[in-house]
Amino acid sequence: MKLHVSPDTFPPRGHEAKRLSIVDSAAAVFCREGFAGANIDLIAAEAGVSRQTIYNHHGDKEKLFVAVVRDLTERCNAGIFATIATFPDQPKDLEADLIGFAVRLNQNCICNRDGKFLRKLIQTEGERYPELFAEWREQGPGRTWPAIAARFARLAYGGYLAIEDPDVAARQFLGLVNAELQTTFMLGGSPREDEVLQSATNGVRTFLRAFGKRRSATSVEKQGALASA
Amino acid sequence: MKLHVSPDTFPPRGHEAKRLSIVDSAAAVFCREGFAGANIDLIAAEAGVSRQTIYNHHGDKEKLFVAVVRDLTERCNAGIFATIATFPDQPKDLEADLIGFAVRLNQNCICNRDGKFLRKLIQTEGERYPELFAEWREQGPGRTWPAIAARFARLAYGGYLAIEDPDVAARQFLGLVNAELQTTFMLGGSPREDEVLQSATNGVRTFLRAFGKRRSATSVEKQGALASA
DNA sequence: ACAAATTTAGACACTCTTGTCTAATTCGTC
DNA sequence: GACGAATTAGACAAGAGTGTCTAAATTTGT
Repeated sequence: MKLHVSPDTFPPRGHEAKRLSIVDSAAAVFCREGFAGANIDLIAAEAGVSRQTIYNHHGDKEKLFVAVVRDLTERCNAGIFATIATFPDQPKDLEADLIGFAVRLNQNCICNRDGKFLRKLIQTEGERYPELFAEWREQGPGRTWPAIAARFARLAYGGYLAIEDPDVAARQFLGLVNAELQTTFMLGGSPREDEVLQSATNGVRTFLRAFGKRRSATSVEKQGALASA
Repeated sequence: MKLHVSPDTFPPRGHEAKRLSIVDSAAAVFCREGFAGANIDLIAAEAGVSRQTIYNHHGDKEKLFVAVVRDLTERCNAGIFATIATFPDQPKDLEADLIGFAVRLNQNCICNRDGKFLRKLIQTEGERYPELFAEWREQGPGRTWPAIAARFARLAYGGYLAIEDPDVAARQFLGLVNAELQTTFMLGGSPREDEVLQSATNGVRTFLRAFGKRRSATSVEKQGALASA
């Protein structure tokens, strides 16, 4: 097992490139068709490689599936932690800053390609691969939720919010902010950008009505005009 | 096409019973294995009928699938409307009554067998059968959300709540009340009874902090003890 | 330009599944 | 008890998909 230091040149570049391309296409096909319905020939065609190459790289349909889930989990986690790093610790405008955070989280981690695919695979095949998705649960929600909760705890400690249980607050924040996207998520679709913003805005306003310390001055404006049209 | 008035005696009872049994087992197998992975022989075995009987009744794997989704949608809708009928219009204890409503909705419509199956089928096969699930969307969310929103509007009109947009409030209510069950739902599991109660309690308290008119006297107590343990 | 490694296309055996068909059996009803 | 309808078990053809194998073509590093 050689170790490749420079990430771009030493190991056969085409080789890794093909591996990536395979995993990518496999993710798409597994999502569309499910594990049982996914067709290796189709994955090969979509990746632009021959079927044999897939077997050379991954050996087996099931091993390929595992590789896909691991890859997605890793990339999604990276995205989530990168976004958590943008959480407003010392907000100027708490409402606007939280809305921004919520929109970033949605656009970069939940509605993007990887997030959509991972979510669907968990929903679809989660019960069939308990150990694989137990691993996801530890690496994913098990690490991201506490991180988000810690940020809310910090806001509370800084006097910006009045919350008792940061874990509950974090989950409720996400629940509120995605409240209007549930049906879209359920059907596997991606909400439009304005829908994400709308849901985040409404959600954060309600969140701050419940947990905000002082009522932020710029609150109501002309909301509700779009909602019931 | 004969019309059968008495629901129990006229038409060959064993016939209808078998049809029900088939659809029931098919729902379970389609959920576990997905459409492509579902095996007619397995469905037959689980329903306690021969494969041929399934073809006699439904003709075709795809037609069977459609029958399953229609059946589930119908039963779930009935359950939801029955539960909406128990919405507290003139609450004595608003917090307790809303918690009760939320728990009923979860236990009778979302976490029960039919709800779980329908949710999974929508998530799994929704993209493959646009017209079928468009129908579900109209019959299901398209009718239930307005009904729930109307009840919240009534509470607001009665002076129990201070909400601007009943539709938004209804969606946020559900989002809050299910905030702590998301991971479980995602993996296709059913939360325990105490988890449902816990999530509903926390959700309703936050909801009332945001939209309640007067702070209900019995509010905080010893919450938070379980949450972070 | 040469040699090694990788990729490719295609054929192949094997398994699994769907949907049909037939003959025997069971069930409900008169 | 007898009749007709429904159900059953099993065989069957047809098709699709997985994973293997081989020989040719291509890419890569030296």
